Amino acid sequence: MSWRVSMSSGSSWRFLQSAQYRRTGNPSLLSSSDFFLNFEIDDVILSDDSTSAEEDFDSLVLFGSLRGNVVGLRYYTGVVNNNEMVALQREPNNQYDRNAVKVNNINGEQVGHIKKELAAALSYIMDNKLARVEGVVPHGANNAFTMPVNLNFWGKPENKQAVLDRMKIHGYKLGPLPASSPAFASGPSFKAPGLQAVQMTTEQLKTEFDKMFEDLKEDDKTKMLEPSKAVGTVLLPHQKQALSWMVSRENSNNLPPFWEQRNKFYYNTLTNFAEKEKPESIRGGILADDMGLGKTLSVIALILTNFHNGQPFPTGKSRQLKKESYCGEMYGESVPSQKQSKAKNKGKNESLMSRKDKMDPCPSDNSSSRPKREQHRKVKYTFSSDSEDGGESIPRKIKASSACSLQDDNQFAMALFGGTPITKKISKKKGTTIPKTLSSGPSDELPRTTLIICPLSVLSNWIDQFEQHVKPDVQLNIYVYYGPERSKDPEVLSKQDVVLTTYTVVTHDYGNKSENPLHKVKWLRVVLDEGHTIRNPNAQQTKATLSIQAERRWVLTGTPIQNSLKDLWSLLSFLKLKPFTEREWWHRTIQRPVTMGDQGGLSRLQSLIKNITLRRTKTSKIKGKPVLELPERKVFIQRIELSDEERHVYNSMRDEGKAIISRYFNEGTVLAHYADVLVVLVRLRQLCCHPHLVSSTLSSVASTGDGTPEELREKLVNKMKIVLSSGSDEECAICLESLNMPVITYCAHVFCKPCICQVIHSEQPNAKCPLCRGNICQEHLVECPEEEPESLLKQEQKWMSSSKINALMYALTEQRNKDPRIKSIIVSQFTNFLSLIETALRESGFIFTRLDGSMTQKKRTEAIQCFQSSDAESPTIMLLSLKAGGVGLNLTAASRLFLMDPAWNPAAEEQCFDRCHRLGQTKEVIITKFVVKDSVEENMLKIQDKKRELAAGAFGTKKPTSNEMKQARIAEIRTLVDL
DNA sequence: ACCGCCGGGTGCC
DNA sequence: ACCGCCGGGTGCC
Repeated sequence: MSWRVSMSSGSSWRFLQSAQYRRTGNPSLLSSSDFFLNFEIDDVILSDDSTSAEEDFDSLVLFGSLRGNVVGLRYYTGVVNNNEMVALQREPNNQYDRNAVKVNNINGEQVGHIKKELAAALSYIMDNKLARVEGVVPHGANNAFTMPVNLNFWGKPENKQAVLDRMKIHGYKLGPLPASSPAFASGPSFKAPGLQAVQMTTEQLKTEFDKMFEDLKEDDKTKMLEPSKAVGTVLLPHQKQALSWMVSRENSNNLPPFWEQRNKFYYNTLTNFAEKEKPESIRGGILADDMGLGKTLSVIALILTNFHNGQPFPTGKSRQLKKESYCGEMYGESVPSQKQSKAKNKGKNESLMSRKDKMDPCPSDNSSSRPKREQHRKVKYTFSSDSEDGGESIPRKIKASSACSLQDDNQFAMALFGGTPITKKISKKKGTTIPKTLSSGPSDELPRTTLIICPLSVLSNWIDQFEQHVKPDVQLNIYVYYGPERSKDPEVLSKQDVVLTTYTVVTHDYGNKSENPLHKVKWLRVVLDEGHTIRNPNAQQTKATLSIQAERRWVLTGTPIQNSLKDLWSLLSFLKLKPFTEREWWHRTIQRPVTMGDQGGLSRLQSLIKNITLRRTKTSKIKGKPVLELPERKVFIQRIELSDEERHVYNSMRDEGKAIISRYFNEGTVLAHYADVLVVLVRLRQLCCHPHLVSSTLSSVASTGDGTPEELREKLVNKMKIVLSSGSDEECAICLESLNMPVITYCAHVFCKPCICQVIHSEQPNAKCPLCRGNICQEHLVECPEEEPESLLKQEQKWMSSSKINALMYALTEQRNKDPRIKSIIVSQFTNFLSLIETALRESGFIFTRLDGSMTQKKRTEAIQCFQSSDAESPTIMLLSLKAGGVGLNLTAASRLFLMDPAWNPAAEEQCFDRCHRLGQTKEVIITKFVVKDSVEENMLKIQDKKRELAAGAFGTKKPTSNEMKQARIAEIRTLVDL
């Protein structure tokens, strides 16, 4: 896949990758350019299952070219310009010729057919996917009956001969093309693949990339905009810039990138396609600011500031004006959108305000300006209340934390899949009414509602942020579309100001034939949070998300690391950027040229990205000052010596475990006993923390190999509970990311449920485990709760401390003596360990709070608010389970963090550190990692280093195969147990 | 003439 | 299509 190509093609790209990888090794060095330097990372392992061969565009080489003819032009409406790209499409059911090959223009309109003799040759090649055949019409305009077409044959090297042979049978010979066609149409590599591509020096390339974002000199990205009065938070300069940029993008009628007006036509400079109809402006884009720069706040400000027709959300008493136009602050370019223009032209609205009127400030709280309001009476968009007595001041409506009790995320997910979803609605105070929907007015009106789609883990963060940043007296209706009682009535949704939902719900809704309100409502605006979640174009989730209809579309993505050039397509497709909604045009005009090192492709990519993306990093500067001046962050590793008793227990368990595992090694059955191995490792890790964490002995854990299937299954589930409840942050071997709805196979390997189901589905009927090739089937997958409520701890045991707790308590006490108000976060993967620590904290008189996965959303919010409070009585310590809370979790009240046990995945640790080292942190952050000397924990550090190295790009290594993956796991186990 | 030639009809797959 | 191709009309000069 892309990895292979990039390795064999332009050396500058290879260098780029290495440069990138080296930098990611140290997260603090991430720069804006990393967003793109990452384009070649391919993060899908089992690609055979997840992507079909035809989509594997990147590994194709040009076999050669051929001049052919398109016939039958007069029967079709599709027209083609000189040098315009065309798409070839097989038409096997054509009643005259089963070899028929249709020719379509960029818009998908049929232009004609490939002449039958040539079609006879092409059909076999196309049907067997021996080559992709791409066409460019050299002189397309004004041809009445036929037109020539230059065909380029692209395929995998191993298919080249077969294609040449096949063409020869039909009397065709592939050769070079006349040089006239655009470079990216034929591919610059034809002369000598990869070698002749224009080589830029690394310095040049780097400069190019850096320019893309660090050179934010464009007006639209440096202008600031004060938010609507409805925003209760003072925006930072870079957030005002984001707001200005987003508002101007939403109100802009500019042509999308690569489109020009030429005479009466709109012309696409990439494909040479022209049409009379103006292509839709891209009223949105990608907000790719680094984590912690406040993307959520920027979007909330956007919603409130550009609420309707360039006007802000009504604040204060203006809200109460019944059937009156709101005339307050006016933002953006004040260019009417197309819809508005249409409305105007309808003639019904003779008295629509002139532009001057619109700009005329009409203070929202000046309720005595009758005449003026009369003047505006007929303006269509009103913010009126249904009730006649809507005049009273309305108290705050967003009461996420109390009005709704989101339960545990997992329960939610389970309830959802169990068909009993749970609803949460941020309810309004009884007696007030939802303002009349704007979308229920005349059809030309813009819809009212903003739909926000996010992963479940950040849903509560959105609610919190609305709560925090919307002024208390602003009546913003937010509906959380989630859970069993959610209203399936599109009318209800389209009356809201904001609807919050998750990707999972969107996918469910999409699959639902009758009740799919999310896909029935025409939204004003849709915002994809963590937009990279739609990067797999084949995923149902992506398809479901892409089919949401909205005027304005935004993608938020803060972890550019996950973006590859490939991923960008889904986003562009979501933004409805013509002609990229069709993958072929994206590949032919941008992706392939770029991966082949074509300079033109690169500059096209740059101008595209520049046009639709705003990205600032933690190190970006505004007028020479960093946008974000985060205090320093220091990470210390503190080695712990176990006490003699602890060491004794540890060593005997270690020896026992080693014996078990080395037996598996000798038998070659390590992966088959993976569950047992993991249990051993968990036990050892637990012993490093506290002896009481381990209740059973290992001998009860090791598989005996007998027992009924039910017993085996139960044992397995128990083992997995141990493993999973410990927060062992295994990645899914299929998607290589942290587990999403983990399930375990009978062979004890854990995958994301969607991932493994896809594998099972595609390998039917004899699906094999991707890790051990054991038989798997859907019915035998066991769903594992991500967090197990406390059950392992032996309650009757008398409390005692441990070496690690002692070290922690020493540090905490020391610190309290220095400054009693310093707040700390204590992180462990073992929630039981946190409970043991609680006792120690109580004994020493610390006030603490706690956040773990077993808590309801309500309790979590309470805990966070409590901890973040600056009250003198507020807790100074937060006990946090490593994986609790999403990326949005903000614990900046703490400036100290104690990581009690190392995580498998260094990225998980980093993410955890960022919860206090982020926007809003004013103090230097000191992080202490406790690691037990001469133990599995030290070995885990080694593995962390290796993983970092790997992530930092072992040059020249190709993508690991499933076998290499297995070997890597086995090697990891060896390292962990010193075998 | 089992041809050549003429000129009208016709035209994707 | 200002082509090619088809097939009917036609047939010394």
